[in-house]
Amino acid sequence: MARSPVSAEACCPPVLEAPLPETDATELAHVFAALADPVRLRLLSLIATAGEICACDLLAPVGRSQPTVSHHTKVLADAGLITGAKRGRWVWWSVVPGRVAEVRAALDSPEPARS
Amino acid sequence: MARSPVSAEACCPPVLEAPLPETDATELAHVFAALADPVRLRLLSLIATAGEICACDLLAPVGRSQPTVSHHTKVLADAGLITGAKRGRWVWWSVVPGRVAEVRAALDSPEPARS
DNA sequence: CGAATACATCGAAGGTTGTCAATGCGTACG
DNA sequence: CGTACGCATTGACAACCTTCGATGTATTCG
Repeated sequence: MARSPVSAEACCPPVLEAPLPETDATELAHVFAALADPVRLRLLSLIATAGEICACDLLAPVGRSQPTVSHHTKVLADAGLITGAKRGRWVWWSVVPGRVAEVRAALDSPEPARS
Repeated sequence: MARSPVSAEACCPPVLEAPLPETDATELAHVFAALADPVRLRLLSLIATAGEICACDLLAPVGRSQPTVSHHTKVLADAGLITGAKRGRWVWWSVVPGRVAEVRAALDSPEPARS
């Protein structure tokens, strides 16, 4: 599942603190792009809520075909946001909390955001 | 600047806490889509770092044409991430810290993310 | 071994996005 | 008042993305 290490590296210097180098911007943009689709956001939400969930249980909730769901899980996995474990003939997906934290940290404010 | 209130509303129930309704997912996806471009991330970074910055000072750092930069600032503004003030014949852009905080909050973890 | 199941990959169609040149619009300076 | 300037808008094109049906691959069950 999700072999290509497209952008699952360290990525996330705080955007609001200093001008982003082009390389970091491209990296971060990939991660945000993974989050920029309603179906993927709902998949991530389902996986996070379940803790761990079989791919077969993702089709119905989002109302998309099996290839489409497979494509979206791959995008999320390539971004490092989820990881899949193949057990038997099922794949069990779970979120990578550290990765989500990295993305969240990229949006940290240098100031306490008061006024 | 940025007239269309496409998705600058309340948007951001925590993704990882409960299954996202389709409507919220679409809203949130729009905001993440605004962040899913390297040029826009660098613009946001420049604006945040400067506090307030003239649009004319954004062209050179990102190396894009004036219409392209104008397009990107509009996307960021429509997402509610930046706001523009026209003074004289210049437009001064600044970030909307509360909005960035909202997006960050959407990625909050219900658990302290300790493995 | 053979059939069935779960998931991935491929190929194609339709829509969306990033980019720039050309143009429009409002403001300021002489 | 006319000209120059800053920014927005339009139109066009190439690249990319989402989606599905069809097919491939690996695993399990009988």
